[in-house]
Amino acid sequence: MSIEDVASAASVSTATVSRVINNPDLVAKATAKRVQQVIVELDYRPNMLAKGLSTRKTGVLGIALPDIFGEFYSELLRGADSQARALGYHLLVSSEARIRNGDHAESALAFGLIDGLAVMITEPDGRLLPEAERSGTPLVLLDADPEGQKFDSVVVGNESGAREAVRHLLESVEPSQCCFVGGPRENFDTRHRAEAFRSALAERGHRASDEQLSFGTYTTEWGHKWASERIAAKSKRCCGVLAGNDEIAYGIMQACQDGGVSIPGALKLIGFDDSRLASLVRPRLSSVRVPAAEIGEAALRLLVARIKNPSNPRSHLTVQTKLVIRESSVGKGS
Amino acid sequence: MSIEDVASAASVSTATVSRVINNPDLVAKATAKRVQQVIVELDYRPNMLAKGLSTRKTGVLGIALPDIFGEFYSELLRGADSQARALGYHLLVSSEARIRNGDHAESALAFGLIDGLAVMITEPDGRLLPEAERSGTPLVLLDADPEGQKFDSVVVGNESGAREAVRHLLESVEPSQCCFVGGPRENFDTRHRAEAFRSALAERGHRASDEQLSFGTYTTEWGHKWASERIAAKSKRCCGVLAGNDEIAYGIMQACQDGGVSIPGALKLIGFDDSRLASLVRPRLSSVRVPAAEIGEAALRLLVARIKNPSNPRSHLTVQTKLVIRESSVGKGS
DNA sequence: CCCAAGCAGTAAATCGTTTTCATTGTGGTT
DNA sequence: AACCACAATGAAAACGATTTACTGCTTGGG
Repeated sequence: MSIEDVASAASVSTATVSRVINNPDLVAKATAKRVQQVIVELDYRPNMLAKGLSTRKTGVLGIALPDIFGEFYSELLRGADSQARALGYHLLVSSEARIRNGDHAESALAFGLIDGLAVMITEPDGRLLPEAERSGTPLVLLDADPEGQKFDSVVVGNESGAREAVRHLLESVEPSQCCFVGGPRENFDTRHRAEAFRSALAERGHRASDEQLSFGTYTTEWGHKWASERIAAKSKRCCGVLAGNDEIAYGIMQACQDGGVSIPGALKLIGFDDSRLASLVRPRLSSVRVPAAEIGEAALRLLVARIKNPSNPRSHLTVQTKLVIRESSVGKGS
Repeated sequence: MSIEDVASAASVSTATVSRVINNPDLVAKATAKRVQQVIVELDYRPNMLAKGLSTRKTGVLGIALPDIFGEFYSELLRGADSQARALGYHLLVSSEARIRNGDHAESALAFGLIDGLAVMITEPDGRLLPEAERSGTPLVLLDADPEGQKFDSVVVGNESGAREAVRHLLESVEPSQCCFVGGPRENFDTRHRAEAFRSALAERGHRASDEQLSFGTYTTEWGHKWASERIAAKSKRCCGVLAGNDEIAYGIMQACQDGGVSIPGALKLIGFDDSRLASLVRPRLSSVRVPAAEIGEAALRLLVARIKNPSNPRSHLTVQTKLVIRESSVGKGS
């Protein structure tokens, strides 16, 4: 089952067999045909390991995410998978844990096994980056701050969509009555979204008060809690909400239903992510679409571009978010 | 950066270095220590390809699914990933397309690259199975009919959960007024679930009429369509529904809300999959839980068991489904 | 003081490819 | 007829590990 068997069966040298497979032009047509035949007959498959060892290319790309759970990552992974196939690569998946503890031998780089790695870093203090740089492994960073980075990257353009969303809210709501209900304050995306919220209000000459921005977690519960409290404390008016993600939005929606606040009648609500949930819920949830699959695709494209041409200048890609208007945010003003 | 560099830096032979890494007991403590030091200093990593070529083990497991999209597959993949890590393996992911067209060189087996493969077959006519058998690659089949198969397998035990669900419905609904609203008739799971539905009714001495079972697709739309039609045609009573999955159930739920049929007042509804949706929706949806992650985990466990002991007898595992009762199915009878 | 045993360590074969370099033979030019 | 370019192939050296013999050196026992 090795190339040598094929060679002797076709009474040629291994070199010739190899050429028939990888570079058919270099061998006489007659020989090529004969060898081909033997290959089929014996059902021979080149051993990828040996091939990889020799060529220093394995045709495997790695992707490392904090988790592969939840719609966002799942979508991202799907994009990566389809793109990998399209580009003729295999995909090695890993959740970050293995990187973080990065315990030397177990590293996600799976040394020698992969031609390149797309990775979403959560702990900037890891040893992965320096290591990759040293070993020259092609790397692309997902959703990480590209400032001053020495690697290719693709990030989510939260600004555009968030801004769009706020502008849309402002069509029917006063700037002072808009709120942003985000996830964890220290989260990369949360910060960007909050910032976009602020600056969209600033465009209208309104300086957002601290009360207009709240931070919690990316869960239904947090949305529910926030909304319930607001409803209880009637003093603080709020007629337009941009939620940090759809889960939060959904929590708010439920609290409003329980509390007799009609959506979109009394409260305009916009989510973030445009998850499956958004179009299933009633009223259908307007939401800022984050094209997760595209991120995965773009990352892999960047990655193979770098592999094919290591001296390219760095690329930093931004996939744009976009408001999808449904029912929860439209209708007459407050 | 190769083992030879380490060897010469520590002034020993490559064999010794290799031993220090893989079998420290075979080398004198003093030498081992010295070599270790050099390894750390030089930050040496064994090349996995070379290692794999030599040992015929790569530490990579493959998993091939029809798609990696949707909550079920995403969960399954997550289970597989975590288990792979726990077992000390890497995970190579592929959607089936690459298998199907199985065009020789591109095969999902990635010859030599993986130590074993977990695969969900959709086309039984593929060349994958015979090929794996011939090449002796360890394989485990996911959710495929284990009858007469020559491989390990893990399947979903639809029966138990479906039966439980029907019994639960029968607590408040007459057997003749129960319906099953399934996905595609030819689907493996659909058939099993329908069968379980039938036999659970049979337990109560009721032979299900054709009208009690409907087949469509696993979509919200199909559920909505089915329910709308039933509501329009008042003649056909139906007070208890087991849906083929949560999507269908959700479609039914919406149609009922539109049509003024109260759930669970006038209609008891149970979904299948226990997806995230089920606990978000109001009324909360009772649903048969299918432990997708466990499938992935079990598959990988079976796989490495086989790798470690190729002559084991075949294992066929069934992960059991289980009814989760929430709001949509409880309350007084019709 | 000698021998067997045991331990440390080495040289070299091996895994299955690719690829360089050398070697043929063939036909075309002068 | 001599020469050259060129196409087709083969032999052998990488690639970077593991592993199997095998060689010296200690030791411990008698």
